[in-house]
Amino acid sequence: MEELDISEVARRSGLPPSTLRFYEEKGLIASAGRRGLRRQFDAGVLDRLALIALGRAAGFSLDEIAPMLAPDGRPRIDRRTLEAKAEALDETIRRLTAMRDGLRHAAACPAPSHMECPTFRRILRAAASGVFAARGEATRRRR
Amino acid sequence: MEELDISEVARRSGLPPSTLRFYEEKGLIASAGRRGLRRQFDAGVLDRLALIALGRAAGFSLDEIAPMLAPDGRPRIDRRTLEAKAEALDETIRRLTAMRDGLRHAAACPAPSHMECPTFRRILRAAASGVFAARGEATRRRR
DNA sequence: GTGCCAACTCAAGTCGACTTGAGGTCAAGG
DNA sequence: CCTTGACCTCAAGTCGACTTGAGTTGGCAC
Repeated sequence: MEELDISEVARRSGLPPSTLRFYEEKGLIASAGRRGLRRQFDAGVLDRLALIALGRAAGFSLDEIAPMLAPDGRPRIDRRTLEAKAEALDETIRRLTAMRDGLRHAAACPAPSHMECPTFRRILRAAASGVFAARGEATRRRR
Repeated sequence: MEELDISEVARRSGLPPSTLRFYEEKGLIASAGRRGLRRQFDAGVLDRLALIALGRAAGFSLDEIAPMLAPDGRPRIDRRTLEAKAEALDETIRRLTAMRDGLRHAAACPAPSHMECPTFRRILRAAASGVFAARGEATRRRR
Protein backbone atom coordinates (compact mmCIF):
# COMPACT_ATOMS: atom_id res chain seq x y z
CA MET A 1 0.00 0.00 0.00
CA GLU A 2 1.12 3.49 -0.77
CA GLU A 3 3.09 5.19 1.95
CA LEU A 4 3.27 8.90 2.45
CA ASP A 5 5.88 11.01 4.09
CA ILE A 6 4.59 13.22 6.87
CA SER A 7 5.22 16.30 4.78
CA GLU A 8 3.12 14.80 2.03
CA VAL A 9 0.29 14.09 4.45
CA ALA A 10 0.58 17.64 5.69
CA ARG A 11 0.41 18.99 2.18
CA ARG A 12 -2.56 16.86 1.17
CA SER A 13 -4.53 17.34 4.37
CA GLY A 14 -3.71 20.97 4.94
CA LEU A 15 -2.72 20.23 8.52
CA PRO A 16 0.68 21.27 9.86
CA PRO A 17 3.09 18.46 10.76
CA SER A 18 2.90 19.51 14.40
CA THR A 19 -0.78 18.66 14.37
CA LEU A 20 -0.13 15.30 12.78
CA ARG A 21 2.42 14.46 15.46
CA PHE A 22 -0.01 15.67 18.08
CA TYR A 23 -2.78 13.47 16.68
CA GLU A 24 -0.46 10.52 16.63
CA GLU A 25 0.48 11.08 20.24
CA LYS A 26 -3.21 11.21 21.08
CA GLY A 27 -3.76 7.92 19.30
CA LEU A 28 -6.02 9.41 16.65
CA ILE A 29 -3.79 8.33 13.83
CA ALA A 30 -0.88 5.89 13.61
CA SER A 31 2.23 6.06 11.55
CA ALA A 32 3.15 3.04 9.49
CA GLY A 33 6.83 3.27 10.38
CA ARG A 34 9.81 5.46 9.78
CA ARG A 35 12.23 6.17 7.02
CA GLY A 36 15.17 7.30 9.03
CA LEU A 37 13.58 9.71 11.46
CA ARG A 38 10.64 10.51 9.27
CA ARG A 39 7.23 9.13 9.88
CA GLN A 40 5.57 7.34 7.02
CA PHE A 41 1.81 7.07 6.94
CA ASP A 42 -0.21 4.84 4.80
CA ALA A 43 -2.65 6.54 2.51
CA GLY A 44 -5.70 5.65 4.58
CA VAL A 45 -4.63 8.25 7.12
CA LEU A 46 -6.14 10.90 4.88
CA ASP A 47 -9.60 9.41 5.34
CA ARG A 48 -9.02 9.26 9.05
CA LEU A 49 -8.00 12.89 9.10
CA ALA A 50 -11.12 13.79 7.15
CA LEU A 51 -13.21 11.93 9.71
CA ILE A 52 -11.47 13.78 12.50
CA ALA A 53 -12.11 17.10 10.78
CA LEU A 54 -15.73 16.10 10.36
CA GLY A 55 -16.09 15.19 13.99
CA ARG A 56 -14.50 18.43 15.09
CA ALA A 57 -16.76 20.42 12.79
CA ALA A 58 -19.72 18.66 14.34
CA GLY A 59 -18.57 19.70 17.76
CA PHE A 60 -16.98 16.53 19.07
CA SER A 61 -13.80 16.83 21.10
CA LEU A 62 -10.73 14.85 20.14
CA ASP A 63 -11.30 12.63 23.15
CA GLU A 64 -14.79 11.87 21.95
CA ILE A 65 -13.58 11.18 18.45
CA ALA A 66 -10.82 8.78 19.45
CA PRO A 67 -13.07 5.87 20.45
CA MET A 68 -15.19 6.36 17.31
CA LEU A 69 -12.18 5.68 15.13
CA ALA A 70 -11.69 2.06 16.01
CA PRO A 71 -8.16 0.72 15.88
CA ASP A 72 -8.88 -0.93 12.52
CA GLY A 73 -9.78 2.19 10.60
CA ARG A 74 -13.46 1.86 9.88
CA PRO A 75 -15.46 4.35 11.93
CA ARG A 76 -17.74 2.79 14.47
CA ILE A 77 -20.15 5.54 15.36
CA ASP A 78 -23.23 5.04 17.41
CA ARG A 79 -26.29 6.51 15.75
CA ARG A 80 -27.65 7.73 19.02
CA THR A 81 -24.48 9.67 19.61
CA LEU A 82 -24.98 11.35 16.26
CA GLU A 83 -28.60 12.12 17.00
CA ALA A 84 -27.63 13.58 20.37
CA LYS A 85 -25.03 15.81 18.78
CA ALA A 86 -27.53 16.89 16.13
CA GLU A 87 -29.89 17.77 18.93
CA ALA A 88 -27.22 19.82 20.66
CA LEU A 89 -26.39 21.60 17.43
CA ASP A 90 -30.04 22.37 16.96
CA GLU A 91 -30.18 23.97 20.35
CA THR A 92 -27.09 26.03 19.62
CA ILE A 93 -28.52 27.05 16.27
CA ARG A 94 -31.72 28.23 17.92
CA ARG A 95 -29.79 30.37 20.37
CA LEU A 96 -27.54 31.83 17.72
CA THR A 97 -30.46 32.55 15.44
CA ALA A 98 -32.26 34.46 18.17
CA MET A 99 -29.05 36.30 18.86
CA ARG A 100 -28.46 37.16 15.24
CA ASP A 101 -31.98 38.49 14.84
CA GLY A 102 -31.53 40.55 17.97
CA LEU A 103 -28.26 41.99 16.77
CA ARG A 104 -29.76 42.80 13.42
CA HIS A 105 -32.64 44.55 15.03
CA ALA A 106 -30.37 46.51 17.29
CA ALA A 107 -28.26 47.51 14.32
CA ALA A 108 -31.28 48.83 12.49
CA CYS A 109 -33.26 50.14 15.44
CA PRO A 110 -34.19 53.82 15.22
CA ALA A 111 -34.16 54.42 18.97
CA PRO A 112 -31.56 57.05 19.89
CA SER A 113 -29.88 54.77 22.40
CA HIS A 114 -30.03 50.99 22.47
CA MET A 115 -31.26 51.12 26.02
CA GLU A 116 -34.44 52.78 24.84
CA CYS A 117 -35.25 50.11 22.32
CA PRO A 118 -37.82 47.64 23.65
CA THR A 119 -36.45 44.81 21.55
CA PHE A 120 -32.95 45.41 22.79
CA ARG A 121 -34.18 45.41 26.36
CA ARG A 122 -36.01 42.17 25.79
CA ILE A 123 -32.90 40.47 24.45
CA LEU A 124 -30.96 41.95 27.30
CA ARG A 125 -33.26 40.34 29.82
CA ALA A 126 -32.97 37.05 28.00
CA ALA A 127 -29.19 37.23 28.10
CA ALA A 128 -29.20 38.21 31.75
CA SER A 129 -31.37 35.31 32.77
CA GLY A 130 -29.37 32.98 30.59
CA VAL A 131 -26.25 33.56 32.63
CA PHE A 132 -26.61 30.21 34.27
CA ALA A 133 -26.97 28.41 31.01
CA ALA A 134 -24.88 28.79 27.91
CA ARG A 135 -21.90 31.06 28.11
CA GLY A 136 -20.30 32.43 24.98
CA GLU A 137 -19.72 29.67 22.53
CA ALA A 138 -20.99 31.66 19.64
CA THR A 139 -18.31 32.84 17.32
CA ARG A 140 -15.04 31.28 18.30
CA ARG A 141 -13.27 31.86 15.06
CA ARG A 142 -10.72 30.14 12.95
CA ARG A 143 -7.08 30.62 13.72
CA MET B 1 -28.50 55.45 45.04
CA GLU B 2 -28.89 51.95 46.25
CA GLU B 3 -25.69 50.12 46.98
CA LEU B 4 -25.28 46.40 46.87
CA ASP B 5 -22.83 44.16 48.61
CA ILE B 6 -20.82 41.93 46.27
CA SER B 7 -22.62 38.88 47.59
CA GLU B 8 -25.92 40.51 46.74
CA VAL B 9 -24.76 41.28 43.22
CA ALA B 10 -23.61 37.69 42.92
CA ARG B 11 -26.97 36.44 44.07
CA ARG B 12 -28.97 38.69 41.78
CA SER B 13 -26.79 38.22 38.72
CA GLY B 14 -26.09 34.56 39.15
CA LEU B 15 -22.37 35.19 38.73
CA PRO B 16 -19.87 33.98 41.32
CA PRO B 17 -18.01 36.66 43.27
CA SER B 18 -14.77 35.54 41.67
CA THR B 19 -16.17 36.53 38.30
CA LEU B 20 -17.26 39.91 39.60
CA ARG B 21 -13.77 40.59 40.94
CA PHE B 22 -12.34 39.40 37.66
CA TYR B 23 -14.61 41.74 35.69
CA GLU B 24 -13.67 44.61 37.93
CA GLU B 25 -9.99 43.93 37.40
CA LYS B 26 -10.65 43.91 33.66
CA GLY B 27 -12.39 47.24 33.94
CA LEU B 28 -15.75 45.92 32.84
CA ILE B 29 -17.46 46.98 36.02
CA ALA B 30 -16.46 49.30 38.82
CA SER B 31 -17.18 49.06 42.51
CA ALA B 32 -18.62 52.10 44.20
CA GLY B 33 -16.39 51.72 47.24
CA ARG B 34 -15.89 49.41 50.15
CA ARG B 35 -17.53 48.67 53.43
CA GLY B 36 -14.55 47.38 55.30
CA LEU B 37 -13.05 44.96 52.85
CA ARG B 38 -16.23 44.35 50.98
CA ARG B 39 -16.91 45.85 47.63
CA GLN B 40 -20.12 47.76 47.27
CA PHE B 41 -21.63 48.16 43.85
CA ASP B 42 -24.32 50.53 42.86
CA ALA B 43 -27.42 48.97 41.46
CA GLY B 44 -26.64 49.93 37.86
CA VAL B 45 -23.98 47.26 37.81
CA LEU B 46 -26.71 44.71 37.21
CA ASP B 47 -27.56 46.32 33.88
CA ARG B 48 -23.92 46.37 32.98
CA LEU B 49 -23.61 42.70 33.82
CA ALA B 50 -26.64 41.98 31.66
CA LEU B 51 -25.00 43.85 28.80
CA ILE B 52 -21.83 41.87 29.28
CA ALA B 53 -23.80 38.61 29.25
CA LEU B 54 -25.53 39.76 26.10
CA GLY B 55 -22.29 40.61 24.40
CA ARG B 56 -20.78 37.26 25.36
CA ALA B 57 -23.85 35.42 24.10
CA ALA B 58 -23.48 37.26 20.81
CA GLY B 59 -19.91 36.10 20.54
CA PHE B 60 -17.98 39.18 21.59
CA SER B 61 -14.90 38.70 23.73
CA LEU B 62 -14.54 40.58 26.99
CA ASP B 63 -11.91 42.76 25.37
CA GLU B 64 -14.33 43.69 22.63
CA ILE B 65 -17.06 44.40 25.11
CA ALA B 66 -14.99 46.67 27.33
CA PRO B 67 -14.84 49.64 24.96
CA MET B 68 -18.55 49.32 24.19
CA LEU B 69 -19.38 49.92 27.82
CA ALA B 70 -18.27 53.50 28.03
CA PRO B 71 -17.00 54.71 31.39
CA ASP B 72 -20.30 56.48 32.03
CA GLY B 73 -22.57 53.46 31.86
CA ARG B 74 -24.59 53.95 28.71
CA PRO B 75 -23.55 51.48 26.04
CA ARG B 76 -22.02 53.03 22.97
CA ILE B 77 -22.24 50.35 20.35
CA ASP B 78 -21.49 50.91 16.75
CA ARG B 79 -24.25 49.61 14.52
CA ARG B 80 -21.77 48.37 11.96
CA THR B 81 -20.10 46.28 14.63
CA LEU B 82 -23.45 44.71 15.39
CA GLU B 83 -24.17 44.05 11.75
CA ALA B 84 -20.75 42.47 11.32
CA LYS B 85 -21.31 40.19 14.26
CA ALA B 86 -24.76 39.27 12.95
CA GLU B 87 -23.11 38.40 9.67
CA ALA B 88 -20.56 36.22 11.42
CA LEU B 89 -23.31 34.49 13.38
CA ASP B 90 -25.17 33.88 10.17
CA GLU B 91 -22.16 32.18 8.69
CA THR B 92 -21.74 30.03 11.77
CA ILE B 93 -25.42 29.15 11.71
CA ARG B 94 -25.16 28.07 8.10
CA ARG B 95 -22.25 25.80 8.86
CA LEU B 96 -23.90 24.31 11.92
CA THR B 97 -27.14 23.76 10.08
CA ALA B 98 -25.41 21.85 7.31
CA MET B 99 -23.60 19.88 9.96
CA ARG B 100 -26.75 19.08 11.86
CA ASP B 101 -28.52 17.89 8.75
CA GLY B 102 -25.55 15.75 7.90
CA LEU B 103 -25.45 14.22 11.35
CA ARG B 104 -29.13 13.55 11.24
CA HIS B 105 -28.83 11.85 7.93
CA ALA B 106 -25.94 9.76 9.10
CA ALA B 107 -27.91 8.76 12.16
CA ALA B 108 -30.82 7.58 10.05
CA CYS B 109 -28.92 6.28 7.06
CA PRO B 110 -29.62 2.63 6.22
CA ALA B 111 -26.16 1.95 4.75
CA PRO B 112 -24.42 -0.79 6.73
CA SER B 113 -21.37 1.37 7.36
CA HIS B 114 -21.22 5.14 7.30
CA MET B 115 -18.42 4.99 4.79
CA GLU B 116 -20.81 3.45 2.28
CA CYS B 117 -23.36 6.22 2.56
CA PRO B 118 -23.02 8.76 -0.26
CA THR B 119 -24.32 11.58 1.89
CA PHE B 120 -21.85 10.81 4.63
CA ARG B 121 -19.03 10.77 2.13
CA ARG B 122 -20.15 14.09 0.74
CA ILE B 123 -20.11 15.71 4.17
CA LEU B 124 -16.78 14.10 4.83
CA ARG B 125 -15.29 15.72 1.77
CA ALA B 126 -16.74 19.05 2.81
CA ALA B 127 -15.20 18.72 6.26
CA ALA B 128 -11.88 17.65 4.81
CA SER B 129 -11.66 20.60 2.49
CA GLY B 130 -12.85 22.90 5.24
CA VAL B 131 -9.80 22.15 7.31
CA PHE B 132 -8.35 25.50 6.47
CA ALA B 133 -11.44 27.35 7.47
CA ALA B 134 -13.50 26.96 10.60
CA ARG B 135 -12.25 24.51 13.17
CA GLY B 136 -14.55 23.15 15.83
CA GLU B 137 -16.44 25.94 17.43
CA ALA B 138 -19.69 24.10 17.28
CA THR B 139 -20.83 22.85 20.60
CA ARG B 140 -18.60 24.25 23.23
CA ARG B 141 -20.90 23.65 26.12
CA ARG B 142 -21.78 25.35 29.33
CA ARG B 143 -19.70 24.67 32.37
C1' DG C 1 -12.30 42.05 73.59
C1' DT C 2 -12.45 38.20 71.03
C1' DG C 3 -13.73 34.86 67.80
C1' DC C 4 -16.09 33.71 63.56
C1' DC C 5 -16.89 33.96 58.91
C1' DA C 6 -17.08 35.97 54.69
C1' DA C 7 -14.29 38.94 51.68
C1' DC C 8 -10.03 40.13 50.51
C1' DT C 9 -5.29 39.77 47.58
C1' DC C 10 -2.17 37.64 44.50
C1' DA C 11 -0.22 34.00 42.22
C1' DA C 12 -1.03 29.99 40.03
C1' DG C 13 -3.91 26.48 37.92
C1' DT C 14 -7.55 24.73 34.47
C1' DC C 15 -9.35 23.29 29.90
C1' DG C 16 -8.67 22.00 24.81
C1' DA C 17 -6.15 21.94 20.89
C1' DC C 18 -2.36 22.95 19.36
C1' DT C 19 2.18 25.72 18.58
C1' DT C 20 6.83 26.98 19.63
C1' DG C 21 11.58 26.52 20.83
C1' DA C 22 15.87 24.40 21.99
C1' DG C 23 18.79 21.03 20.95
C1' DG C 24 19.53 16.39 18.47
C1' DT C 25 19.64 13.11 14.28
C1' DC C 26 19.87 11.33 9.87
C1' DA C 27 19.45 10.65 4.46
C1' DA C 28 20.93 12.80 0.60
C1' DG C 29 23.68 15.99 -2.37
C1' DG C 30 28.16 18.09 -3.50
C1' DC D 1 33.44 13.24 4.19
C1' DC D 2 30.82 16.88 5.39
C1' DT D 3 27.25 20.13 5.14
C1' DT D 4 22.53 21.01 4.73
C1' DG D 5 18.03 21.00 6.02
C1' DA D 6 13.94 18.71 7.08
C1' DC D 7 12.32 16.01 10.75
C1' DC D 8 12.83 14.49 15.27
C1' DT D 9 11.81 14.75 20.79
C1' DC D 10 10.28 16.83 24.90
C1' DA D 11 9.05 20.50 27.65
C1' DA D 12 6.87 24.60 27.86
C1' DG D 13 3.98 28.26 26.12
C1' DT D 14 -0.53 30.24 24.15
C1' DC D 15 -5.35 31.89 24.30
C1' DG D 16 -9.72 33.28 26.94
C1' DA D 17 -12.36 33.34 30.76
C1' DC D 18 -12.35 32.22 34.84
C1' DT D 19 -11.42 29.30 39.23
C1' DT D 20 -8.75 27.83 43.10
C1' DG D 21 -5.89 28.06 47.07
C1' DA D 22 -3.08 29.99 50.65
C1' DG D 23 -2.64 33.30 53.71
C1' DT D 24 -4.77 38.04 55.55
C1' DT D 25 -8.25 41.39 57.28
C1' DG D 26 -12.06 43.38 59.31
C1' DG D 27 -17.20 44.10 60.70
C1' DC D 28 -20.40 42.15 63.71
C1' DA D 29 -22.36 39.09 67.41
C1' DC D 30 -21.47 37.73 71.86
